[in-house]
Amino acid sequence: MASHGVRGRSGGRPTLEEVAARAGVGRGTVSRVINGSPRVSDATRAAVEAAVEELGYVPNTAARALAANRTDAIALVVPEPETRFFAEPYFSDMLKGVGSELSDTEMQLLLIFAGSDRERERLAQYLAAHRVDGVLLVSVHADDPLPDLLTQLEIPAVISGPRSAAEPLASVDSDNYGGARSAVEHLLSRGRGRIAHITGHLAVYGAQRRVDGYRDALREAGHEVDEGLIEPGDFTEEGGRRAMAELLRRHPDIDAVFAASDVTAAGAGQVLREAGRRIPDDVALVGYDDSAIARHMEPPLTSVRQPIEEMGRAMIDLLLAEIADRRPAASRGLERHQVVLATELVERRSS
Amino acid sequence: MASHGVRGRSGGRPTLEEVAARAGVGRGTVSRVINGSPRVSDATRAAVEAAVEELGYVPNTAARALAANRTDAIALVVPEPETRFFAEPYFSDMLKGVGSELSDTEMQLLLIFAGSDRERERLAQYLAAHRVDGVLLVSVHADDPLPDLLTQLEIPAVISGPRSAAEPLASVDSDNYGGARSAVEHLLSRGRGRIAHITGHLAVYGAQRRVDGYRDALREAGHEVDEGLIEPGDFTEEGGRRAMAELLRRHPDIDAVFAASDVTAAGAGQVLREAGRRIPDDVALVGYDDSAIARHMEPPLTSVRQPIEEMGRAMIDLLLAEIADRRPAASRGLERHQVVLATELVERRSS
DNA sequence: AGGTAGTGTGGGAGCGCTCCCACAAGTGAT
DNA sequence: ATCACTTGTGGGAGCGCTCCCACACTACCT
Repeated sequence: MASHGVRGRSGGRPTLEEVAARAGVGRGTVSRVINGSPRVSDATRAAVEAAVEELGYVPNTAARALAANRTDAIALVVPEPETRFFAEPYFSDMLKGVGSELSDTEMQLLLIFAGSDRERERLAQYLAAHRVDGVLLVSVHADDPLPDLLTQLEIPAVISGPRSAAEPLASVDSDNYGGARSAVEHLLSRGRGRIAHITGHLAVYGAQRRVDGYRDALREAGHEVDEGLIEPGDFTEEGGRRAMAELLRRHPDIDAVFAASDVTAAGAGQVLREAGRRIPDDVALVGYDDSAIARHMEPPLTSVRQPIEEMGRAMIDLLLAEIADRRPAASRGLERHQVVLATELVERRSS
Repeated sequence: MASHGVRGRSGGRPTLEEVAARAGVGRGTVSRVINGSPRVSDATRAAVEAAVEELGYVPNTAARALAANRTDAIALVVPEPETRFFAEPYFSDMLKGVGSELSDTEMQLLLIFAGSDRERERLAQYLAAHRVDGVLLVSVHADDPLPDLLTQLEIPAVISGPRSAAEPLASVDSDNYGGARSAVEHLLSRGRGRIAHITGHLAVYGAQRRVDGYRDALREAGHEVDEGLIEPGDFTEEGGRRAMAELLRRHPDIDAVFAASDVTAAGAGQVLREAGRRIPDDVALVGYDDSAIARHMEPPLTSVRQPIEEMGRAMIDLLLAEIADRRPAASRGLERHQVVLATELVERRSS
């Protein structure tokens, strides 16, 4: 750890000015060195770097932010009431990706909860005051006004899970469509013919895409799609129970269930067991997310894994690029700012 | 959301100066109102507040930080390689508590990962530069130099899970001792006599306390403590498997296992099943944490629940108090800065 | 020789606040 | 009426940076 970290307790941290004095140069020159400007001679640069090292100089972020009108901070906005999202590995894995990608930069990560109305009001103020250089949005509902606010304020933002096919914001997503297809194709290959689908909350675009994938996989295998086999859920365990009960009532002959999340699958599994159906003998079960629950269910649950950590990394990459683009009034290159990452089916004993 | 949030796009956000002009007062007066100083007449205060409202004024944090030499930010330091900690609900629940308690204040929450050496070096610089007003430390190992660094830099800090009984830092913890006792007493009351304990990582003080609770519960019930029934684990699933296998080899007659974490219990459960032992008929199983896994295991796992969200809240309370204490060179009241919260045994079918 | 670029450098101005000193006005004791 | 406080207020100084203009110096053309 920094051996010079505690030096200079007598009178606070060293300033740019002191570094300049020590190196025998002007304030501007030190600033240039610190910020990596090329217009500094090698000799001068070396002298300044030596002085920085000797004094253990660390720039004062507040001063920099004030003078340069940027914050070097990005916010991760968490719509907290979504406890589902929050408690699942989803969140921590994404955080891991975000953190690892961020550790190469000087950016700091702010965690902002936008659950209650009061918190949202505060967030709006926050953003209006331009207290962050960029925003990471996760798990946003289709009708959330937040993304539009960001666009309006011209704050760079990246959203995980686009709200629609026409998402105007930069976005990172996993291949929900392909993931669902792989799940259904897997069940078909196991000889299942009556495959039901318990959907996620359909206000979430990804949930819709999973339904699309389910339908297309069946169709392309030459099956007719029975819309009655598609039962709406909401990603929760309780939703899974409810949907499963309904499916069993209407279609006692189903031999497989593809659920839009692992907890939903867990809820469905309970109902199946209570109805005397064995998994996978009578009914095969496939979930989505490959969470810890999937590994610990009995039998362990086949599930679609999303590369969440990678998604976190991709979000940061996109966001940093947007921020950099905007810095010197760059050519607002409206390139493809949509990243979609592949999923992977993890086969376990439930199917 | 703030209707005035977007106003004044012509020329950036309003400043203190502009508010002052609008309210017909001086800069100092506005500052006083903003910061809630009592030395302002009611009439003036009202006028200023009106001006603030009309202009949609939001203070510039950077300027404030620079002038007042504080940051209004606290850091939550996450020792990231501890994936266990990170992925468990522990983390997100704590975050929830932290967030909810913080939403009443102007403080912002920084998430800092201190996994790799490079990240730790950066963190040290961060702290040395006093870029946060306080630090929340979670899941710190006994030999981590971080807490001492914080003490040395005189940065207010609160640690969750004290490193020892003599933890110098303010700390919040759940009652590991009592939690373990309640688990063992529960097993005893169910008529179990050969109760094994798979410990957590013993470098963690809380894991030691759980062992203490295990021992005392047995003793006070009149049982002799067989040290051979205590098998070291490390909170992981793999550790649980290893420990359980070892226990079965040495003591085939055990009829109950208390594991120091739910995932450890899950690992132990697998080994028990493979060995042909039925849960709970042959061997009762109790875990710790009451995580999602506990609910979804088959059979569902009896587990000790910690009030994690509350712990997060308590940490913030302590930290804010420490920061406030330090602000006007207050009387460094070395009161009891140790909070211990009660646990609760959640009974399920595994015992 | 004089011009015209380029390079590197110093330092003034200013970012938006807080802190604090100065001072006006009011209040009550002498 | 005088003095001593108290209360409320205005505004200068300064926090530590970045930005940018000015200037010295060099190099290469006419």
